[in-house]
Amino acid sequence: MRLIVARCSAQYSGRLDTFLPEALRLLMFKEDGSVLIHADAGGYKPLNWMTPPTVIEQTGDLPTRIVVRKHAGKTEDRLEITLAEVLSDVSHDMGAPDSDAALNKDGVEAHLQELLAEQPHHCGEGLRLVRREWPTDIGPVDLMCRDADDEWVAVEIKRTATIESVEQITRYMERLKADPQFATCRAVLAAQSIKPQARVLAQSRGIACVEVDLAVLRGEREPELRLFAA
Amino acid sequence: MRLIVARCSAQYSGRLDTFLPEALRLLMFKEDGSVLIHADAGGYKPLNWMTPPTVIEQTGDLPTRIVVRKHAGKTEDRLEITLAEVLSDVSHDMGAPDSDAALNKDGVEAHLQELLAEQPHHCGEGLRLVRREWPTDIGPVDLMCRDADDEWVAVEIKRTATIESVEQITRYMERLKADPQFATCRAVLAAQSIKPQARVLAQSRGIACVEVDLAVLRGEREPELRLFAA
DNA sequence: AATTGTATATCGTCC
DNA sequence: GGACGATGTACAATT
Repeated sequence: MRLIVARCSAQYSGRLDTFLPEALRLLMFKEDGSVLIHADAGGYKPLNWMTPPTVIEQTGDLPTRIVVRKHAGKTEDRLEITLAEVLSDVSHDMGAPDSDAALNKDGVEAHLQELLAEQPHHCGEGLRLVRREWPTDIGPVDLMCRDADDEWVAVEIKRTATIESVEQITRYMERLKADPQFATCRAVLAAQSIKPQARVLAQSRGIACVEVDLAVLRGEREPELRLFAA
Repeated sequence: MRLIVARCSAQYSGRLDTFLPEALRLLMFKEDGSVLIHADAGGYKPLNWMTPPTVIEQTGDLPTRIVVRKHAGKTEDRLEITLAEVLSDVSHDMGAPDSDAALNKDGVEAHLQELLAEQPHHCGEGLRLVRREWPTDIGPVDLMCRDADDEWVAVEIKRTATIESVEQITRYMERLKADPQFATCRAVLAAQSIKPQARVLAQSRGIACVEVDLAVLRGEREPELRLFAA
């Protein structure tokens, strides 16, 4: 990794065109060809960047101009950095790419779907799973189940359910009900948390809402204890 | 800005929980409280991060543990970094935050809307613009036009049109048609590119789809200096 | 503070 | 390789 602190300006052309006026910034060149220009504020996002694969050219002994190129489909993405003053320029050998260990996430939507597929009764009393990722031509329904009366139940799973989640399951229902066999199919929206407006909209469309608790699904916590939690 | 290259591990808990095993990484502490952990590969995105405002605590003379806290609504976001070996630890004074100049963009959706407002016939033969940002109580319609037969046409503009775009214009149409004068109003979805599923959904709802080309729109314009201007 | 809409979104996954 | 959905989306503008 090469880190340059420099007064610089930059021009990007690709999906759009940008111009970055001259100021003091951090330039980051990763081993895989990633290039990032960061200001000393503004959080997460670089001002400009290029994702790999890239080709990097440097003009001048002291770096005065750096051009980063990338083939993006038919067109070429291009980031041109002009350095007016270099305050620091250091490189660090950070080892082989595979020496880096991957980030381990817990609590994403996929986990929730796995757990609910194993315990569909949390989405509604007496539910049995028929299929995960039930295909429709506008995308898959997360869980397709049958209830105690053998009626179809479509379940949409979200970490956080919003109005958009209600729109999504509404679209699926629209699509499913084109087939007479699903004429009486019910809809369930299951999420760790459901926004108030989403709940209202779901209610008005006859879509059931279920809030589920990851810890309960995992059996790490008794459902009863939840009554006393916040 | 403080830059630390170190063998480190990290734990984040907040919207989800993550664990980052020990490896050599770059830690970036911006003046505004932003904290980023970058690997020497992987592009744009930090492995872990915290956006401002944050509170940063450091334990030990030589940094051995750094805890970044942030109040995110009711809960607290927390990033804990454990440093096993510090290879480099430098700070750079990059000047006042306002000394940084903002990025100037050209070619975003707003520009597309400007161009189509000037040349509405690209959204459909014989279209004349009546008003940009036609207000409804659920948000503005991008362009409101009339066609050769003096019928109303509502145009939604996107850089990339997705199913969500179809939902959006559908909501507007629903709202407009509550007023008898728009009973026969047609809908057009104009975008640089339209996703196949969006096209399917639009078709099934009687919404016309038009793909427009920014270069063509610009080519027909007078040679005017728009690049990088506001 | 909460909601909405855009993004050079980025990133995985599945077809 | 293209398309689609999730993301700690981030982020800005608006209510």
